Amino acid sequence: MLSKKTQYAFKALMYLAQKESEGPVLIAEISKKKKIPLKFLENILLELKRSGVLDSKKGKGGGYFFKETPKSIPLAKIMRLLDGPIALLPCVSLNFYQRCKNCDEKNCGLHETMIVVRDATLKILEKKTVADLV
Amino acid sequence: MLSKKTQYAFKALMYLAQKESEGPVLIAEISKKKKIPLKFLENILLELKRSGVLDSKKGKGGGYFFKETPKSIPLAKIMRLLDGPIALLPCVSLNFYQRCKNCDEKNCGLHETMIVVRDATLKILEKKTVADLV
DNA sequence: TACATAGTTGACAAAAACAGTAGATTAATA
DNA sequence: TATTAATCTACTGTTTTTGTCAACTATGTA
Repeated sequence: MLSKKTQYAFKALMYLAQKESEGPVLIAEISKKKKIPLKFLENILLELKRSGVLDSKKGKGGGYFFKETPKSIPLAKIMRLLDGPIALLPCVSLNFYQRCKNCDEKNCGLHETMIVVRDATLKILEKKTVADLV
Repeated sequence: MLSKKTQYAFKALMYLAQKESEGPVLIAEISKKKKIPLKFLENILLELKRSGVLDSKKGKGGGYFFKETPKSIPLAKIMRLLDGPIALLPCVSLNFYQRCKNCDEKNCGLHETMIVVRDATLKILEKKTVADLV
């Protein structure tokens, strides 16, 4: 399951994508409209800014907006950013790989299966972007 | 990611499946061969017994063994038993469904996408069984 | 019957992750 | 310069995960 953090992030990004043409959007507005705890949302948006997905402007007329276009942000990217690996096992993760201690990957049936699951999942999550959510 | 619990469970089940013809297998043996903390493994096997996957025999010559044949145990079943939902969102889970508070499922792009992911995942995990792991 | 073997049970606890909070600070702009 | 709004650090409480302990119960065999 996705963490609340990632779930909130998706909701916020959907809202931002809807309002994209209207300039910067206030954290408080997103928080209110999407029922996301304000301070928690701050942390989330900050993380998305640090990683180059969003950008923000301070002061009057400020708020958050997309740095890259929503079309170029696959869902998988957001999930990895906030939740870490998408794969079900560390030994099967592309971006967070860790070897299995006590198992020979080449002869591990679980390993094989989890690769199939990973690929099926990524095929969808790498293709769908934030823009597809609205 | 799967929890350690589920990862250990799969390792233990793989071992049991290999030794299936040799009668009951000791917890201690599985623990040693698969490097799983003994007491943790006890809990896991007990859970699998309670839910009818495994059975055990006490006393000399005792140990754990399959109650159902490994062929009839989909990986999805084990994962749901020990980790809960397989779906990435509660509003998309077949077995642990919970409605989204603040969103109309019919018009939610995220919802749609996550259903596609869920179906792709389940297609694999419902088909592959413990017997396929060995 | 007695003993050794082996699983059962429930309570407990350390560590990590998750969810959320508080408050002071910094920056933009009118 | 006053106001608005984002930034940052640090902290807190809860839950989940991971793992441990000790006493108990059931079984097979000598």
